[in-house]
Amino acid sequence: MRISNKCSMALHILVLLAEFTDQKLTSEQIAKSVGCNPVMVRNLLLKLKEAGLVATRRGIGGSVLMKSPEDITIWMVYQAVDASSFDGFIGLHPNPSLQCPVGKNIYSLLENPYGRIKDGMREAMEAITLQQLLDDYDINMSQSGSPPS
Amino acid sequence: MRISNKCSMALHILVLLAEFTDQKLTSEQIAKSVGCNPVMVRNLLLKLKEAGLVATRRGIGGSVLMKSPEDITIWMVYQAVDASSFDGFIGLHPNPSLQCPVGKNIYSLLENPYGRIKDGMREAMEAITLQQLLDDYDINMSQSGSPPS
DNA sequence: ATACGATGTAACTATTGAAATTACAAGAGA
DNA sequence: TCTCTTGTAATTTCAATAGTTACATCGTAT
Repeated sequence: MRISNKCSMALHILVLLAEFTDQKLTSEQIAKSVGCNPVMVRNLLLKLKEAGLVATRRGIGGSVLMKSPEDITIWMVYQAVDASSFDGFIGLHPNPSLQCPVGKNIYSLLENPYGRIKDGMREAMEAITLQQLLDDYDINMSQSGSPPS
Repeated sequence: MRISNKCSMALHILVLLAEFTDQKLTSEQIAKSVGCNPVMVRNLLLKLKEAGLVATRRGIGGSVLMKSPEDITIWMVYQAVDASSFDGFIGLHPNPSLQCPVGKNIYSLLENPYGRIKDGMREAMEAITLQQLLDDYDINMSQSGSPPS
């Protein structure tokens, strides 16, 4: 298993929502900025909504952040949009021999070490907030810019 | 990008080599235990050899560990067999809009946070040795067993 | 009340990357 | 020299991911 582009896309979306609070951003506009399909954006927004990070509006359209950027960690975003990839994001070979004492035990052998690796990763993700990204953004962009295109 | 099965397979191979030092293990036998193709095993052994972790013998066949299990970390193994996946193992969407100020900067925005996540992962990997796996193995397997099948 | 523009959601297709497979050259004994 | 094994490239298969199409549903404005 593995970590897809979804986390990066979701962070991109959240940065957009945080930066352009003054205007309505539709999935179409967001997709332009992210460089992907609007349906993908909608699916991501749905997941973020289920996690309570954003609110979307049917009919009129547009999405808004529902938490302060200091309270949104990368871990929350990742869990929201790609949770299933975490458990087992280090690939396991699927057919170890049950006849071999090593093959029979390899999964349980790797469980603890891999768990520690994932812990290290999770802790790092929990320590980074959306606000930190925004701070970097403000540093990189002294002048304000216009949204998508 | 992502972490393939190679790391798990390579660890499996190293555990085999460490446990069955008394007999010659060919890529064919190892493949039986790992449950994969012998060519894949050879490719992994080649990489492990380049990294100085094992030695292989043409003609006569067989592979042996070249370092003490205490001196082999998961990080070394991972780097040996799947290094290229690490830089960028968190997927990035490939076409952010350069017209949008966020899209234009998203890569540099994510660089630092993602670097910290990878650091967390790398540090955890560096802290786990093959010997620790072997210790777990000995706990799980009080009785000795026979190799592959 | 109805038309319109947006989201919500399923189904399908295309694309990509990993693993398996095939094939064969080359080294090291017996 | 024959045979077994490793070394290595090329090809095929397969699964996962992203993109696409299609359409129902909702809210608002006219």
